[in-house]
Amino acid sequence: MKLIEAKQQFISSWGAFGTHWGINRTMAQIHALLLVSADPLTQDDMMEQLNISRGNTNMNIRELINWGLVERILLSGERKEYFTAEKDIWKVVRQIVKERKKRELEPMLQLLDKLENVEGDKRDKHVKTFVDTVSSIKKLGKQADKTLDMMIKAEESWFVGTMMKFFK
Amino acid sequence: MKLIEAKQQFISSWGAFGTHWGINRTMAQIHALLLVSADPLTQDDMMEQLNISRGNTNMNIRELINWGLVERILLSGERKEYFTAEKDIWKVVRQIVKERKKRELEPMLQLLDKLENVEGDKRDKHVKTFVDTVSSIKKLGKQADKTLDMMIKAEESWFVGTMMKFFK
DNA sequence: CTATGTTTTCAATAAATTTTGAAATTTCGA
DNA sequence: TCGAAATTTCAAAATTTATTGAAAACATAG
Repeated sequence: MKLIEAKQQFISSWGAFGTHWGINRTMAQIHALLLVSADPLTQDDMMEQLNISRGNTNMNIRELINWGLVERILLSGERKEYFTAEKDIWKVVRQIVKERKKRELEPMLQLLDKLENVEGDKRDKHVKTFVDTVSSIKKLGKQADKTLDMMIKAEESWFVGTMMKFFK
Repeated sequence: MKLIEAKQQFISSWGAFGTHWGINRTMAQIHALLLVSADPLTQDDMMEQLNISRGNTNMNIRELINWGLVERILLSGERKEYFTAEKDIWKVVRQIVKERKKRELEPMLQLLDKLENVEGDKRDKHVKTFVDTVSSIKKLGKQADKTLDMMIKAEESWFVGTMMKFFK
């Protein structure tokens, strides 16, 4: 397979993959394109390679910057802005985990804390089922929170190496 | 907070949560409703409690059954079908992980295997960047695959207990 | 300061996804 | 076997989400 074709397959699959994880196709595709590009790209480069409009490109680049996955680069002597993606995949994963944890897991845990204190007699099976379900989700969520915190702080080599042995 | 109100908040948040993870709102809400219901429910119960149509209810119940999260129950002497959700959250998580791994991670790893063998000279920086990116994603993906396999096989008590110590 | 190239915004439009509801099919008691 | 109850299907409608493109805002060289 030729490079250009391989790139296209990668970009297209990464886009489809993203849509299963609540990320829009274009955002995932821009990210993929930057991941496999040796040099920084301009908005116009992306528009051309992905066949998307200027507005779409611009909005999704900014969103990727918000997620901490893409960086704006100013080349001296150049009027245009250039962009690159973090290429260290372990860093990318940690960054995504960090953001999603903050945006989703933490608010959910807060809500569960509140819901656990519902009024009513726990001997009533309806109350009991509710409280038991909420409590067990909370317990698992808290554990996930801790585990992810550790993962965010860990170095890849440490993480992979230790997990390897651990789960041999 | 009253039970009925708490249930509603739980269902509504679970639905919103689901949409961030590529799961449609109704499917997540039906799952949530069943999780906090003490007794099995019929389609009509769900239609009424969630204010959704018969067709929508039916399709999403079937999808939940495909995911292995909901079970059909036949009560003797009853014409209607009843449904319950697996209440053991650890089992639920393992089931979801198992399915998503099969549907998403495994196909992605297959693709990366193929893309890694792109034609061209690796001294060309464009080829090198592509191959390096694909390889490092593949490496991390394979590690995730193993880790998740182990998690799928593990008992919750073992998992949480060991992780607790591990990440103390 | 001005002219020109570049980026950003956002209302309108398009596309994708979800939901409905009525008809078709299936199930099962009598 | 028949017929009422229950389930399933799926084309059409509604809703949500993504994308466009032109106008406005901004930035910089001259």
